[in-house]
Amino acid sequence: MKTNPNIDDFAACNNPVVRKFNEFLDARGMRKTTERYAILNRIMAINGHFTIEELQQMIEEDGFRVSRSTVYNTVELLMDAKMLRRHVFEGMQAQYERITVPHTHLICTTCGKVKEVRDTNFAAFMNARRFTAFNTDHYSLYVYGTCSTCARKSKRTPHAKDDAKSKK
Amino acid sequence: MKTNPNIDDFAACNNPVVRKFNEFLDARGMRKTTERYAILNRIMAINGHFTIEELQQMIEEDGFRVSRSTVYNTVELLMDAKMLRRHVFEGMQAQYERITVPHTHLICTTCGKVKEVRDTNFAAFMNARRFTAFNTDHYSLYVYGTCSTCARKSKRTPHAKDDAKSKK
DNA sequence: TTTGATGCAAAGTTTTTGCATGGTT
DNA sequence: AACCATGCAAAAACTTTGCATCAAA
Repeated sequence: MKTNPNIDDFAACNNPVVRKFNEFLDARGMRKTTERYAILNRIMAINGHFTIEELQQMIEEDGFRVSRSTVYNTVELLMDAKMLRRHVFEGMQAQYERITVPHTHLICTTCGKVKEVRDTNFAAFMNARRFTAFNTDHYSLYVYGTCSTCARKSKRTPHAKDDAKSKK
Repeated sequence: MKTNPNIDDFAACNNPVVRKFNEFLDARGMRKTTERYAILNRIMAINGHFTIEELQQMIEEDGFRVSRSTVYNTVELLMDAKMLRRHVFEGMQAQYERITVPHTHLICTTCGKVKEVRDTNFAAFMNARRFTAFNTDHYSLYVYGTCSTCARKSKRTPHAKDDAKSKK
């Protein structure tokens, strides 16, 4: 699918994610624009994490053009709507992901890949956990280490380094 | 104390933190400079988190002058030495803290204050936790919410906002 | 028609880099 | 004396902003 989003289609859309965004826009009296739907549409198709750069590229690959500022703008909006979260992992540039069920992030410090794992034990632990003089809204657990692919590689070539640091 | 660090004093210093840094520098064949000690010295006196800006300011308040690039340079060095960690909490600029015992970070999304709490249950949980196809090196748990001070304030003046976002 | 959103370019932040100078070894 | 680190300024990377134009309501 590479057709540009049609506003009326989206406005009437039954997809819960689109609906949530529509309600958010309505509540704020904000406009429903093709750009916003194009961006939301692309984000919904992504599993896992992406950078602003990558997102814009994907949107343009879909045959739709949006300016960088509009991408930032909309991403900010989606964060306000609590539909998107921004993560900055050690030494990397900001990445975004849709807010779904809580999960742990495994970040490979060698190749930079990020994997999400659900951990019901941990979720249960956090649900029960109360901090004194602090009211929890949400949390993020980042686990840094080496993924099996990189571990295997380094066994063969001990000095192989893909470099996780995308910034630079 | 506001005397400029003396290199020989530091080189012979018995403080385990200084010793670790010395060993790191030796191992890399790097020089022991007054700037590096001035920075390390200031960092050791800090409890909790600080930004590059704040660190440089504190050092200058100590009566010592270092350029921003040297601060970045040394901070990078301390991270390589696994003595310092960089955190980027949601919507805030990078903050650093000495690596000590693992702890949870409570971040107030209203005022931006960061509090560390030790949580032996969580530590035990993480020590036992193994992830498939992933070798853990270290982890960070960020908990976002509202501190009691801000909760109290907002009860009085529901729209009070200090703004956690230090990046303008 | 009204008013808010877009896109561009320009400015702002934070961080990194290149090179001459200076200090540690 | 050799050579690595510093400091400066300039560049780079990322993000925000101002304003004219465009489009949703």
